[in-house]
Amino acid sequence: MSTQPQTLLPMLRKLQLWMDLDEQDQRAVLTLPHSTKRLGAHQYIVRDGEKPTHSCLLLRGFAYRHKVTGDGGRQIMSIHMKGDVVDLQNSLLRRSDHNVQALTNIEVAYIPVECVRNLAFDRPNVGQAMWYETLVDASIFREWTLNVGRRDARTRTAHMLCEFAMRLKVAGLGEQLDYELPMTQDQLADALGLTPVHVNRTLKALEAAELIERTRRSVKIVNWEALAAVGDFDPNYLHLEPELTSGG
Amino acid sequence: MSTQPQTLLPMLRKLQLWMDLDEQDQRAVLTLPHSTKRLGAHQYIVRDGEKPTHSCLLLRGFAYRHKVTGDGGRQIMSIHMKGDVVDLQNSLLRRSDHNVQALTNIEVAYIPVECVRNLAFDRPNVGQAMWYETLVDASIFREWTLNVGRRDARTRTAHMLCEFAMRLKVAGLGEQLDYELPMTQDQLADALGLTPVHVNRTLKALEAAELIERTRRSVKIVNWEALAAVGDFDPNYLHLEPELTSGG
DNA sequence: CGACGATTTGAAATCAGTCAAGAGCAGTGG
DNA sequence: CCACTGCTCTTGACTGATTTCAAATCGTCG
Repeated sequence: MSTQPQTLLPMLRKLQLWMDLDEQDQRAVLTLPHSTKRLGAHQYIVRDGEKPTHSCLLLRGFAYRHKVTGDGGRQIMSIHMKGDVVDLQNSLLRRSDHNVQALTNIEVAYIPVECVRNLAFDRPNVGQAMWYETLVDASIFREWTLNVGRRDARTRTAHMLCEFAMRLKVAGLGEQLDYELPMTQDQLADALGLTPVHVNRTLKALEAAELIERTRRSVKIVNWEALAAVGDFDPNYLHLEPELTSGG
Repeated sequence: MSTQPQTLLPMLRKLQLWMDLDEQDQRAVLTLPHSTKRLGAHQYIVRDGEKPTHSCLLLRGFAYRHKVTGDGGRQIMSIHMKGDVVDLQNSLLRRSDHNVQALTNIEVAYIPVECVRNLAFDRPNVGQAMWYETLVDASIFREWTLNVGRRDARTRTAHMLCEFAMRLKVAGLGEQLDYELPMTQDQLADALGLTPVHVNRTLKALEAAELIERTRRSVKIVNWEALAAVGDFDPNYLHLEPELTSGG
């Protein structure tokens, strides 16, 4: 357990997206006890059914949440990047109800659940920021449900490419319009509720329509306006405008 | 604004599913200022884009959350019943990102957002119960995403019938195996990400397989085990086992 | 009875899935 | 430097689940 103040900076940054935090609040976040660890791609951070003992802050790389059906179908529910506390969703529950897995090589900080919980209630502004964060996560889940339930393959795929672009930019990773896509087409398919084959064809179609260009693992959005239109993308659900002021 | 102590009892009951609350906590919940109102079916409780000023407790009847795509497709994200605070999800956000609408005639209690927020931080056990509730909501969203993204029409439909059965029982509304389904097939279709026509055929198929019987608006589950198997239904995601003890 | 909304049914169309094989790329080891 | 291996991506032909369109029936309520 270390208390190196700079390690948890990405978490503070993320929380401050939602809420102004005063110096004491900031210190309280940064001095949370934690230990860091590196994990390889595909390793599990949280397993469905396990009891969570730590919350897990993503410091580097990408991770994803998913659930699996009885016959082995996998649905990816969200992608996470630097600064996301990937199991604020799970860690207050007695049993985790889904998996979180490393998408790339990652570095994480484990924080004991108790400390997170205590921080939330000792420092209401921090607590509110964390609550806010879980609400934004839930909002993104809802958008994905809409995406998977009511949009066709082309729209769905374009929508997801737009979301990545915007979230990468907010997290300070790469340009909005030209980015490394950390997922294989298999994983993209599981996020979109499609088959890998169809994802491939759909990406090609978007490319043929001159909305994107791509190489093996990178995407360049050639025409943002058009892609957002095709993808029925309205970023409101990401709740990115500054919202709350300290003191509520 | 009244403070009639019995009105908010369904909310207290629901919160106590998640967390033991002492007498002071209970009193604090029950004495929240509020006003009650009746709404007819189809009326809006919350509209996408509006600023929420009140949280809204459902006292009687059913409501549903939904989002709409640019071309008019509607996806229902969840169904709510007595005791649910239907926009704990929205009310801390600056702008609501989805709609909540009455499914049947309903009765609601409006509670000023500020009072909910203050209660959460003045009484950490209550706050934790409310947080827990939003996490369970999020868990249900994830299961729905899995349902819509990775299960076929038959499985999907059976799954939803099982979920309703179990949640109605927990809310103290009707029997687990024989209940009034408050939704039209159109609404069911929007919840399942299917067309009404296909929902109709799928229900008929489940009936032909002797898993359910149904009349105009009621469902009787003839063979729970079999329906749960067909529906790939595992209730863990509802987090219904008692979980937390006061003092956490 | 008449009207309206919800349910049911059939036939045809289509989007996405399945199956199967080949090509491209990256890493490994000889 | 090249052959080998494994994984991802790509492509084609075929299949099938679900949608679409359209019309008929049923129920309820005034």
